[in-house]
Amino acid sequence: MILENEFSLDKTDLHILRLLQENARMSNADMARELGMAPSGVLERVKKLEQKNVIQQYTTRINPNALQQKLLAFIFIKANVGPGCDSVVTDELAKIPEVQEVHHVAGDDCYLVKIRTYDSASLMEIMRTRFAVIPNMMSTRTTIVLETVKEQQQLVIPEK
Amino acid sequence: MILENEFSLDKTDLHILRLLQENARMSNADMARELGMAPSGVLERVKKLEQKNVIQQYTTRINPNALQQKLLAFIFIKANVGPGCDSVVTDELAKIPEVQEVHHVAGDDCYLVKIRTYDSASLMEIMRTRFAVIPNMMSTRTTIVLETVKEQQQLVIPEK
DNA sequence: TGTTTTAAAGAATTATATTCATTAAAATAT
DNA sequence: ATATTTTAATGAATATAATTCTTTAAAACA
Repeated sequence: MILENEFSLDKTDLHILRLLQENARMSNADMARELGMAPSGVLERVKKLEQKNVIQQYTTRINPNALQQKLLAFIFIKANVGPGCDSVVTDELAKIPEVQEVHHVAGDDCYLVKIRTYDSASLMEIMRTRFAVIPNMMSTRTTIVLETVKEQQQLVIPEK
Repeated sequence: MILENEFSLDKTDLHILRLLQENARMSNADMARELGMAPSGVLERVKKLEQKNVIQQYTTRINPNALQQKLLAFIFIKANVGPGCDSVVTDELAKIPEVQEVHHVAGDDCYLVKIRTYDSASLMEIMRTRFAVIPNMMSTRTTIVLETVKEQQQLVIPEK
């Protein structure tokens, strides 16, 4: 049984993804020109990529400084939960809007959270009001980012 | 001297940012309807937000699984560099396409890198060929992500 | 070798982007 | 206080683009 995966993307799909990842506001007509095909054909593929959840969201990267959000931190969290019942902790963490990422990681530190706030005071506020109330949380270790050199979610998309 | 910051965003700007962050492909006409103003006026504001670098990029979130990119890792890196001359390390790290984030962090571990690859073999390959050749790198500590519960870059945008 | 699925083209219609002229209000200078 | 400049918006006109539908052709499948 040959099963690449359930998505089965061809060369044209990958080309479309590359274009949209670089500029989500590129018009369908411009894509069609770039790909050398009719706009209707491109549109159909894009719709299909959305349906298949290959395309998850069209979003805009906004400069955090423009919104005075100067603090970025990573927090490692230990929690004493039985196997399979850790969803309470992660779900509560994921609900916090300032929390951008929640990962379950290998090793002693069970969870890794990425969080962005205005300053250290607002971080502490969130930790007091939102983190502290989550049951079974043992300890946290916070790493403050001093300077960000690169920050993007773009994937490396192969040619074929 | 009262200086909120160099961006000076009003209520309407924030509303536009909220719409575009949620859906970068929303048409100008739809935004105009939502905001209750003429499309030309909206367009002018969006252009200005792009110019001021408040809007940094319109991008598409693509499902990493659709591209078989199953491995996500965070790598802490120690490097012995004099103050101010660490740009070589960070720049070399940032050049690697699979590296999504490079941060300079407080504490012993100087740098934090987020990297996404197909599997652990391809991660090792990159570490051998790209990391090992960077001068002054002392040590690395790699944290493997087992499961991602939340992953987005969206900012919390205030009403006013 | 039929049959179904998939991908695309092209034409027609509808919707949207863009440009430009104009107005009004707010901010600034005299 | 009043003239001047800047800013933000409207509305009309034109150029582009999105969308829908029909048709065709090539793959994939049974």
